[in-house]
Amino acid sequence: MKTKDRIVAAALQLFNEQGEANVTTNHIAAHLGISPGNLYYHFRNKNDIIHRIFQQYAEHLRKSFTPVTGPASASPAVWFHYLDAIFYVMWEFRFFYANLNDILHRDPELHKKYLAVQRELAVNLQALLRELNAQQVLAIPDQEIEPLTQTLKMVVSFWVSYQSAQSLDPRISQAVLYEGVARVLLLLKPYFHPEKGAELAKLSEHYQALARTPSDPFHK
Amino acid sequence: MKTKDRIVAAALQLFNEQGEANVTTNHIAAHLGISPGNLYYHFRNKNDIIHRIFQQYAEHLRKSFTPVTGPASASPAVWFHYLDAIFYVMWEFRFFYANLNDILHRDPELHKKYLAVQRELAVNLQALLRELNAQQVLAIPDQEIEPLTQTLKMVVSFWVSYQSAQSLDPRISQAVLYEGVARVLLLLKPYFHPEKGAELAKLSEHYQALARTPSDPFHK
Amino acid sequence: MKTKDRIVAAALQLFNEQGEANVTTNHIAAHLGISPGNLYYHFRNKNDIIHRIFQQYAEHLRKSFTPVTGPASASPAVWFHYLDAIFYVMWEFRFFYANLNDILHRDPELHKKYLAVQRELAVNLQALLRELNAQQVLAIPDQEIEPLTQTLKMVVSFWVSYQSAQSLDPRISQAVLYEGVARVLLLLKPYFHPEKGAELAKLSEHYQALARTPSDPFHK
Amino acid sequence: MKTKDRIVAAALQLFNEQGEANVTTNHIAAHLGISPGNLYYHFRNKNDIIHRIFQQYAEHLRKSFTPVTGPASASPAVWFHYLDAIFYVMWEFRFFYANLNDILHRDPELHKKYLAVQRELAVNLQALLRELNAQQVLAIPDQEIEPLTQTLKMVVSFWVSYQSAQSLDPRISQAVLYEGVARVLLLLKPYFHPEKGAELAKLSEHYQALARTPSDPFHK
DNA sequence: CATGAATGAGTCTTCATTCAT
DNA sequence: GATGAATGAAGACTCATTCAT
Repeated sequence: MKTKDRIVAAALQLFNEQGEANVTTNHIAAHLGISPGNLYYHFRNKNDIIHRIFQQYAEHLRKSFTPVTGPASASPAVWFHYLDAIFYVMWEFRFFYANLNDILHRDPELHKKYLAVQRELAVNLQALLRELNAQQVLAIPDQEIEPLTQTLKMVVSFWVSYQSAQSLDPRISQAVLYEGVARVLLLLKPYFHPEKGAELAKLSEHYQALARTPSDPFHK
Repeated sequence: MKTKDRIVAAALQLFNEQGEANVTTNHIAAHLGISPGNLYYHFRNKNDIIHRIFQQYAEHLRKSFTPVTGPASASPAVWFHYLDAIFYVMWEFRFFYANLNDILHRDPELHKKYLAVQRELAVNLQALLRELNAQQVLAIPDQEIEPLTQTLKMVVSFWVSYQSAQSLDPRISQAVLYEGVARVLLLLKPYFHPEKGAELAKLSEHYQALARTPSDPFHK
Repeated sequence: MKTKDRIVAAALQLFNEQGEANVTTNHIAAHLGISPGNLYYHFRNKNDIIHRIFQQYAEHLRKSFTPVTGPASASPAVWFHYLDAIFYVMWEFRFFYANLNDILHRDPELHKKYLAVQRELAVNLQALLRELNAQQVLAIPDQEIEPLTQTLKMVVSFWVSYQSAQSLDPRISQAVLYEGVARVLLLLKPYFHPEKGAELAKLSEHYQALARTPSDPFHK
Repeated sequence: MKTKDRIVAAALQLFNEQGEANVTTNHIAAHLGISPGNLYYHFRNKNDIIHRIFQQYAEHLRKSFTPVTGPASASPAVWFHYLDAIFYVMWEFRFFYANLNDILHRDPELHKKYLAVQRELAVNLQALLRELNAQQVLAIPDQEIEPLTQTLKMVVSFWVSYQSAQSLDPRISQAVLYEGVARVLLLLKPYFHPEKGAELAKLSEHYQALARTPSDPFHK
């Protein structure tokens, strides 16, 4: 792995573990055993590193949530697979949502990129819900689709942060991530077509089981 | 107002406006026209101020969400009045949720207090939902009550933060707060008893109207 | 002497001795035996110190060159006394002209103040020359007054810098300053009224004698 | 042009435009599209580059100011042509006089070269003035020749620097250079033989006209 | 109660220079 | 000749905190 990539990886790891504000460029360099000058050879400043991380975040997110249309979209399982992946992205970049406003309001350029990604996500998510409506999987009143997508996004975005605050140990387990998926299913549950109830129950049970499985805690 | 209280008030205001990390003890003192030494006469350190603010936060929250039982609880309007108040508390102490993990994991003592308050809140909120179930206002399956309270807490807690990130201007308007209340109502909507639908619709419309009302933006 | 003044004095001394670019805020603090933080308690930044020094420079200059009109102005000796003083100011603030452009173009606000002082000086100097013209001491053609003042200013301003470059030892002696005064007299010599020649010669000889007197070198 | 020469040319340009202290070796390399390592293949260090620039400066100066004796020296026009050229050299290497002391006192070897060039110049200039004295063009008292050459050198050397400081825009126009020549003529004017007055006036007018001609500003 | 000068470790960043390839 | 990654000492500046008065 090239030094530039190692810097990004180390920064991401340390940001997630200790919070972006508590990780200095010197920490990152020391963690990698390189000189601070070398870090600044590859990046103009700390913000530049965050931009690069955000780029990775956005790519991961797009990959995890490319709306699949057509026959495949018939199965809710497909969609929830995506949810699964998205939660993982949220976990991988949890430092970002832990200080969302600090990071964004300090850097308008990044903020614009963030808003663009959010808009794209919202559009895709709404399209997905409409598709599921059309396929008679869900039955969401039209005027509720938009607020519901917002709520879903909020729960997904802040789940890790919120759960991390719920115990003195900042580390959360993988089980907690699955619990987050189950929570999203629960939010959608009232909108499922009656005859799809069994299907949903199965999915839901799957995630609740995973949530009950003891697992090594991720480091915060 | 005593100096000690003025310090707390100024700190809260500045934390909310500029983020806790960006407000130094010297800023607070300068804002009040007092010396840094004086500030440290009243508080051992910055964290001590945050403790005091948290205490206020907890008190406000308790006042806003004392579970009312008995005849008054019949009317959902009463409860939603509380919701209204809670959102205002979230607004008043928005800096806290904007950096929840940083603030808590830096100070285990504060973290314990936070967890205690959260537990209390969760208990009260669940009691409230059960009461509304009993009064045939809501019909929430028993095993969904706990996850639903968590989701409600999340939406309430992070609403301000999340909305502030949705535009380049960190300030949000009062309308956005009302929108948050409407969002909570929407989360509960699927669980309302059919014959209470009209009542809910009225409440909901009330908040949506307020959310549509243009208003001066609060300064974030 | 207050710390704030000691900082200004130390900065001026070190700037003069080593060049402004080679003197860091840490050097200044260490030289005074104070912490860097203390220095920044008194001044927002290095430029702020330079501003304060410039203020002193401007005050010294005004004091040294208040145009005396009326009977006293009759004697050229009075005026050359001023020149004497001005050269001393140039010596006291020699770091400034040693890096004139760097310092000014880095700080437009300071540049404006500099230009204002320069204009004032030019006006006063021209008034002085006209007065001496009127008193039949000098006989400068009108259209040459302005360029002559400029040349005088240049010689006065850069004399120290130029002389410091003329030997490997950056320190210059007081004698060199007197030589500068003599040089200015020489510039004016062609414009003296014939019958004032003796007077001039006497003055000139005075300074040349001083210039010949061995003296401890100032530390550059 | 060889890389080595391109480095010198780029360094000179950037030094002049931005000041020697503000131009890093990396800037120079980047400006040329070469690697810093390559720059250090050709030059041991930054000072080495300055040495090479100084060498060019000295050559230009010698070329511009080779004292022409014999019949050609009869015409003052010839000499002022040289002055013209010298001012251009001062312009071409203006960064050097803008930080004269910093550059020289940091590098004794360079300083020695500088002093040698200066001595040579002084000798030549004095020879020139004596020649013009002999040809009855000028009539400078013997003991004033040496101080006058010094003053001339000062005005020539610092003219660009001084003028650049006289406005907020560091760039100066070609007109300002011609003004400098006119200023030198003015310094000599009192020493011109009466019957050469017309000749001088013509020359002087020539330069003043050029100085009045609007021209694109050079980039400082 | 209050002042305000002082501390010092720490932050981000720069840059001349080196060196393996 | 040339690359470009790497070094590390140094610079300007910050800030929670202390303490003599």
